Amino acid sequence: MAKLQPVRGTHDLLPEEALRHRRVVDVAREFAERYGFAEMATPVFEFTEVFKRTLGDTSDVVTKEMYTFTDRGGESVTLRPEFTAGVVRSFISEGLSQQLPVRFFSYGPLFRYERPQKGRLRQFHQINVECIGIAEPQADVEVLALGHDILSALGIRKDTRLEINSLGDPESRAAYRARLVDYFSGHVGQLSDDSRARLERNPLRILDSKDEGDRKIVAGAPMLADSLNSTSAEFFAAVRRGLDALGVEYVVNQRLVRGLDYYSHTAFEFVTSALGSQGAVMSGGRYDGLVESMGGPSTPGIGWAGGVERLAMLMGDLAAPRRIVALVPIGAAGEAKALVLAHELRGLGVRVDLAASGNISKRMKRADKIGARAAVLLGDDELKKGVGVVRDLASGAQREIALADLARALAAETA
RNA sequence: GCGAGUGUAGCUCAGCUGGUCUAGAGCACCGGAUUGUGGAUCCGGGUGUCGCGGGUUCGAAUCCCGUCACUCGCCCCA
Repeated sequence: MAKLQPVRGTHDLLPEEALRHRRVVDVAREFAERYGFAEMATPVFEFTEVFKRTLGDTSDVVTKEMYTFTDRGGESVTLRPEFTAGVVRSFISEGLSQQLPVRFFSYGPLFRYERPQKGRLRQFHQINVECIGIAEPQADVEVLALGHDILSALGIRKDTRLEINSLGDPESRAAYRARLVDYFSGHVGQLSDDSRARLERNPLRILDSKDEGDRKIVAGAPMLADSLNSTSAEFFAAVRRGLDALGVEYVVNQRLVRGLDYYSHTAFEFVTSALGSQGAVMSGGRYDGLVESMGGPSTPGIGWAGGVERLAMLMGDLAAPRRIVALVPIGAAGEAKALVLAHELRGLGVRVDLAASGNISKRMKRADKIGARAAVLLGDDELKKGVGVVRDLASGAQREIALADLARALAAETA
């Protein structure tokens, strides 16, 4: 710590950015509630096992990106790198399988030891929804529609594209995986080093490799759609019909796969080209085998997570609300009156700015700078007449209002 | 984890073939013109360990090495 600086990959959220950040979360929470998703929160850290078991040993998230440490009691704990594992753990430990289905909304910080880039931080935030207990494609459609509505309400749906794919049920996925390994094994010599490693660990990932050589080979690879059994194919078709019926636009991307092992059937991403290589702003999928693999009763689930920082970056500047009232006292009597009036106004819900010092000119300047809507001058003249001079800072118009009515009048005007 | 670029004032940047650089500009900021009135104008003010450490040199913001941070690509993903 040579200089006083934030830890690599972490950021201070100063007011302007915090406002954008909060807007994303508020809108998401509001729409989640409309869809029946109740807000809940799980701890920021869990036993390391929770993430190890669920994310799969092959994912980078588990193998090299977790903040894991031993606490003073000798337990290995990990700062959560994603939401689903914790929510499902909670679902099991709290015995929630008695009240299916459950729909949860969550928001909070996540931690991943990655190389920082724009839109990729070591501490970042996500909004997250999980729908547990519905095996029908209707859940997929609703979860996707919710994401779509949130992006629309934030005014950024037009900057994104929804890509969907189906990984099929476990049987289809296993069959496809076998065909894929078979195919790529015949071209090992032409694959990039990265993809050769993926062939062992996660062959599906070769499909979205950006290496040019890989892409040529991938072009001839068997298609996932051709490996779907009839159940899986019909499931995917039902999801698409549902999206069509709601007017949610999407494109099917057969190369779309997910990094985490627990996904099946529907996989999707809302992507943007506005953020460089960090294109995914919201993504998720169905995880029908997860709850059981964590030791709970066999229960289907689907959900998504959205990157708050990435979503916030897509939004333009937010107009600051001009609802503040600045009190401008002149002289000792005015100061005393202003303090009381400020308290009264705040009690009525009005945002009040009361500068600690400065002459009238300075205080007016400050009122203007913070975007106050009105300034109230309180000097000896006013107090003698029992009024306050209210100046509308946008128009410059001034009028006198009796002190007794001041609080109520300002409260009404700035509501 | 790999490859590359950048790092000078609060912000955006100029300076970088080493020597008027005791380091500049615009914006922002502070004070004043204006001790009862903000936005405009004018006057004045530089607010800086030139990311940090070391090296080369008579002399380094400028060249070299290391390091830290950010950015871009890969990887990964939100």
